[in-house]
Amino acid sequence: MARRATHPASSDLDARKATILEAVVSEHIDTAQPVGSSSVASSADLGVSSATVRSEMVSLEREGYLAQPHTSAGRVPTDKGYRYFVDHLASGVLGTVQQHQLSDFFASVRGEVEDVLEQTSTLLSRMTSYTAVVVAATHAHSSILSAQLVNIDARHQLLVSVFSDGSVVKHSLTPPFDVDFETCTEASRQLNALLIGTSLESAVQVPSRQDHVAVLVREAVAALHAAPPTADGERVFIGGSSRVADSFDGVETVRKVLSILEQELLVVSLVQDMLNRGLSVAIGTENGYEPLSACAVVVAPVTIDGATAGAVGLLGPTRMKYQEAMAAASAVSQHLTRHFGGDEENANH
Amino acid sequence: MARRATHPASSDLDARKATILEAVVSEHIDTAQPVGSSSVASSADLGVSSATVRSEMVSLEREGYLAQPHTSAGRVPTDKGYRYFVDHLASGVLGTVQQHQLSDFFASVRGEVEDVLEQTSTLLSRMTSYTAVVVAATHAHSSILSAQLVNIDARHQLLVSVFSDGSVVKHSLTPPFDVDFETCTEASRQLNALLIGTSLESAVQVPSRQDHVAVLVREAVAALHAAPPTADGERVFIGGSSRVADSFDGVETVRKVLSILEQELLVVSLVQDMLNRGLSVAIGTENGYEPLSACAVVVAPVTIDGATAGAVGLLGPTRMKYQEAMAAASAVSQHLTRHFGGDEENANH
DNA sequence: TGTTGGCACTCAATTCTACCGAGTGCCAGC
DNA sequence: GCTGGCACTCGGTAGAATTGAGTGCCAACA
Repeated sequence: MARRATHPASSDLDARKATILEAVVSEHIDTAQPVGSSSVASSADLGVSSATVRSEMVSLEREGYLAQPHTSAGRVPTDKGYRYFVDHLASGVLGTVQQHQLSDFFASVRGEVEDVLEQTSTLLSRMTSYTAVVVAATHAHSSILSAQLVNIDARHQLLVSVFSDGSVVKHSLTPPFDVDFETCTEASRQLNALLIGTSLESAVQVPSRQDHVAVLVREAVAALHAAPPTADGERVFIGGSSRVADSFDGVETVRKVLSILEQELLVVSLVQDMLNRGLSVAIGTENGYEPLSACAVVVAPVTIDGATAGAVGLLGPTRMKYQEAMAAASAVSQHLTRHFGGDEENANH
Repeated sequence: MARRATHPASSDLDARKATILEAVVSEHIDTAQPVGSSSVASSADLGVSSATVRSEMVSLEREGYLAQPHTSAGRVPTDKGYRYFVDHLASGVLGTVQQHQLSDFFASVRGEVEDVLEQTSTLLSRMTSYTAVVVAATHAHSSILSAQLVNIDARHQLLVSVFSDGSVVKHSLTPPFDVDFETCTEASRQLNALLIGTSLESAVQVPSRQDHVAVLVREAVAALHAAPPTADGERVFIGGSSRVADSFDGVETVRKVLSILEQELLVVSLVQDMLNRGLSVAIGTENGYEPLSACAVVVAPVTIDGATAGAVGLLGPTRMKYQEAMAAASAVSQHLTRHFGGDEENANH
């Protein structure tokens, strides 16, 4: 990875090749058709003929940026070609119409966090015409503000826990004995004393006695600390899954992508994996899921108090409009960050 | 609607026509191809020639049960044809494999109601290879077991209500003043006194004072009684939406159906509408939603203590396997009914 | 050495033709 | 009322011919 000279290092291209590659990619994104040398020669205004472009394309193909569906067709970008494209992309700006759409939305939106995120995913999808994903991170680090045990009936109790991030989680308990009102109230009192201020990560000193109250308390703490309580740890909101049908032509591809989207845990780990790897765009096989090899995914993190609190993402075909998608995703993530991070200032507007 | 004689009333068919119609429908369900007179003549063992079948088919077409894609093609059932078919259907029985699958599932399933219903929808979809819908009815009639106000911070309070059906609902409050711990606790105490035992339908006598506690209490009650609190009133679980891609050929149809499924409120009202009309099957336009005119929907109610507590449904193409679908839906609905209705007996197993 | 116009070549897509065959409608005869 | 027979229709398929976009290569040129 030393000099960059006449023979460019494999990860870099000379100016003309770069221009040609970009022209091919953007035209193919527009038209979904293979791109020929002549249309590149005329659209990109490097003053060369199609023959020259042609020979450059041959070398771009040799280096793996382009591919030919068949001889005597134009070129199509490979995943590597798209990768180069997005890495050298002037980060686009959101259209003013969409900026207003966003501002209006966040200015007027009301209700619970879940509703806001749900609606956000729908909005983002409508703005981009891709499938949108909004992930709200786990509350593992949040502390518990309240833990209450409610007696549904003698054999069923419900532990309702409220976290400092405003999330509420319930856990059913079915102890092997009947529970009367007093026992439940006492257990609830003890749970409150035990749990308030702790987080899910901190260990809790449970009573070791064998009386009903103690058993209840132990069961409750165990349920709370058990792995995914209800699948509420990470919450996913998927908007515009019907867009998948437009984005891909093969029925089989559509089915595969949809069935991935159904598995929300998988979507979460995909997004989180990208954030961990510091990727904001995953193209084709980069995302690591074979059924999504025809897809590109764009993500942008949402941070609250400096910590990652979630993410927004967009899923489309590899020939997606990256500028627009990235601009939209990052704009939405910023709005979300502001919306949930700086409530105080916002309230004064 | 009087005699049924040589000229059958339009809603009824003579035995031979019925046999022919059934043969056409079931073959078309199997093959997805237009059905010709000769294959009917041989499959259905009425001892007549294809010519006779042909003339009967002409009259079935005139009466609207069959249609021809074009001259010199076989016949395809119309919605009316399918309707006759399901109305005169021997109610199928579930295969023993699937019966076991179901029993095993419900014997081993654990966790919160939401998780069970979610998994049920996935199972039902896998069993039938159609898209499954599970609707859990509103808790409007349930009484409130607990209402607690939790102080997130000075400007944010969370009302957490627990209902007798085990559901938990949260409402954010943002009063126009800072709230300290004592005020919140006192408001919470009053809310408990006020709300416990009431249902969402019953009116509540709120305090008319102007102090902070009273204002908080009023806000909380108002939030609780406001129309759809979080969209948690009816809960919908959709399993196997990717099956839509297999069920229909036109991309456009797939998109339309998916985008209906995205609007969960719409799905709820569709199912509820069918239950109200006493329909267990809606074919084509019968469901009332134009984008779903290529679909058939099968529903079965889930009852607890005699009242409708929800429903399960299946959505497929109009040429869906009605017997299987109806058998699966009703079997699942019965399992759910038993699972949530008669917990006590089940626990003794 | 890089660029270019020219030219032969390739190959998917389109069009046209012919033809097959499944299926129909009709009808005369049983 | 049923049937076998027959002419007819028309979508689907197969093959051949044609088109045209686009390529690779090369000799000539600056």
